[in-house]
Amino acid sequence: MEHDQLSLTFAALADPTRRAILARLASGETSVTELARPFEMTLPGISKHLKVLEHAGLITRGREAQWRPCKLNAGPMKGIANWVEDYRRFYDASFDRLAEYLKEIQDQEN
Amino acid sequence: MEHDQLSLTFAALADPTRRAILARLASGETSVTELARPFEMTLPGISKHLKVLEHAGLITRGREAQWRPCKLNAGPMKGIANWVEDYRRFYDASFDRLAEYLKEIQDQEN
DNA sequence: GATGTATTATACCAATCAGTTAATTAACCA
DNA sequence: TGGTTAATTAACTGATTGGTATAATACATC
Repeated sequence: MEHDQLSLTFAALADPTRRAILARLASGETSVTELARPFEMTLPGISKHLKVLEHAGLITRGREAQWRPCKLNAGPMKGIANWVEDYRRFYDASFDRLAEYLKEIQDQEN
Repeated sequence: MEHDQLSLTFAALADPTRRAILARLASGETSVTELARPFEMTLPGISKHLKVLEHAGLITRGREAQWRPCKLNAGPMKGIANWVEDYRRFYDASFDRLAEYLKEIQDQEN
């Protein structure tokens, strides 16, 4: 896998377990064991996924007694959003009509 | 790598060479050799990247004499856009104000 | 048919990945 | 001190990745 931030983020998101973990964290930070509960996977397995997410900057980890609460950090997703936005005119059917509409408006103003 | 469409798409995009290929295809379909030109990589290497993109549904390939022109197919990117949109409130600082504004508008209309 | 050009297939390599089990660290509790 | 819980590290495995060199295929032209 490549090491630029965008590649790192895309790679981290290319796994349903990791995306599910992020979805869980969207409703608040929680412990590793708690995150592992829904999955049929050993704890070290989950721990590895968390390391990937952390390395991509998508989560941060604190420390509270013997727990290491994980917290969502969506910052890197902005890179994804920006990147994909550049292709919107190719995947969004209604984009052309919107562009037309905006052009109309602008023409009216001039 | 996993095999659901979203994972397939994320994985295909997690490589700068493949993203550069897509960027090139955004300005029109072209041949494999032409796509390979900017990269310090052998043709079979590029061919493999194209196979990944094709398998993810991000490009389609035609046939014209001895050329196999590649064409961007941004459809799967919509899945990415939709997915990341769910996290917008976490990465977009202005999102809250926008939501507020939209709510205001709606309240006025009722 | 022979030659040149565009592309893919095959076979191989080193590196990484996703998962496991077993051992270890760290903190709390009694 | 010893025991329990939380989490990571270490060591291993099989599968996949990203790249290469070389060979094969497909078509166009001479």
